Amino acid sequence: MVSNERVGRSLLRQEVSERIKRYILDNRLRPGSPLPTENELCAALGASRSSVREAIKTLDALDIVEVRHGHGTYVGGLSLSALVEGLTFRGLLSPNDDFAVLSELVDVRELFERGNAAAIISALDGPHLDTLDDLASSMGTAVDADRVVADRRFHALLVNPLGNELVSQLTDAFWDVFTAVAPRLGLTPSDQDPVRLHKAIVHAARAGDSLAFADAVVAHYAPIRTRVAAARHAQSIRN
Amino acid sequence: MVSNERVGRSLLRQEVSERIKRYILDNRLRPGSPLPTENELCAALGASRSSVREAIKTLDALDIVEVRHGHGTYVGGLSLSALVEGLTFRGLLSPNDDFAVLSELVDVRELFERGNAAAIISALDGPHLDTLDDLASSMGTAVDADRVVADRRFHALLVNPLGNELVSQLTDAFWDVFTAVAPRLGLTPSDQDPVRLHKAIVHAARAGDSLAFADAVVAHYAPIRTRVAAARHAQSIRN
DNA sequence: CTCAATTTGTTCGTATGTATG
DNA sequence: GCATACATACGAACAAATTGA
Repeated sequence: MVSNERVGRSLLRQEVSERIKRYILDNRLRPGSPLPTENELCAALGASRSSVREAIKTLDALDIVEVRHGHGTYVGGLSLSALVEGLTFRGLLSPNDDFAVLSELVDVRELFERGNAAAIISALDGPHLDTLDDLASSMGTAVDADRVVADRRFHALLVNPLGNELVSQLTDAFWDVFTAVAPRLGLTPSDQDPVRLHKAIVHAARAGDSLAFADAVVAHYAPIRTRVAAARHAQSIRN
Repeated sequence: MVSNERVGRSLLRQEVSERIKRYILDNRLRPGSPLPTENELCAALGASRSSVREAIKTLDALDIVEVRHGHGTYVGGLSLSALVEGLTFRGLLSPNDDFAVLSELVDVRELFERGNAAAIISALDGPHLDTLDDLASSMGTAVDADRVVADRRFHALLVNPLGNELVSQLTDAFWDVFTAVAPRLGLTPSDQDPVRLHKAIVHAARAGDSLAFADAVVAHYAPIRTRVAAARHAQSIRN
């Protein structure tokens, strides 16, 4: 009696997932907008609660929907949390060469700042530069936890003036993955004169010298790169 | 008998998800390695079938595990498929300014090639350059579908010699998102002399001129940028 | 504050579809 | 064709969280 017109090729929960996405798009919902309850979705889509829930969990993992226990289901924030979780796990799994992912991550993080040198410099204004300088200074006096927070904020503010939301979120995401993976692989933070390395970037930006800016960015990542390479080499010897 | 020491803060399926990830890491499994069956996981983790299945669906969405109907559950390929699906959905949802995501995507795609100009040039060898030339040529004669395939392959091969798996996968991912979102927003491909624009990149690489390479990359994305900007402007007028 | 209503979380039992030998 | 092992799907019941009367 149940409408059984779905062909065998596709899985039901995939269909349900697609239809929930289409529901959001067709109704032009925004992040935070409420979705129908699970039971309403069951009735509307002609699927059991289990299938609807599994579909919702898939969308939840991608931050396309967000589920609040006892409250309801809502359109998600569309963040890059799935990228962070996936890359973090990959970084922890990499066989035989755990540090390859870290090494590649440093390359990409450097690219985002070095490759946008000219655009960043022309977009940075005075107050912004002062904030960056303050953050760099705080890396000398603050305790470890605060220093890490300041570092994350520094690199986020560095690319924010570009006005590219995707670049900003990717910058945060890669920073998050790196700081999540590195310690779990036994890699301690470099902390090699962070104040000077960060201030050099700000100084070059203030001078409007994009070549010096790029050099300062490279210099900033150099000690990190060295530490990763050393750990990588030590591991390759062990194997 | 069941360890019920989980405090209220965490959801059971989250715990199950974490423990499955730890199982993979602790046993040093590789992509493709088989995981215990659902029933075995239920017994091992003291959770019901539904909770285990919902946890697995979460990990499946991140390509951390891969489920084959009637076959079993395996460690996933750890691809960036979740990033592609998430960004694609974001591109289709963006309120009032659908083309902002496309515009940002072009920036990032250009950055990956322009910002790595020097490294790409020094890593490219003769045969590689010949392949790129052939791909560029095929964009003139081939039908639409083949032309798209050639374009994807061209940009993939351009960054591949860097030897950075993450860069290669991100390049593919951003290309996939762009080509998935653009047509659904009514944006037709630019196709403005693709042979010349791509050959110019290869030519600059062959000459070992990283400045010319960067310029050629910018020129390549210029018509795409123009089309996106035009569509964006037209939309802002409508609203 | 307590109670009731709503909604998601979790469990269990059963039946079906799929792949392998 | 058959048997086995596995994931898929359904439905009913109860638990836990949140909100508001």
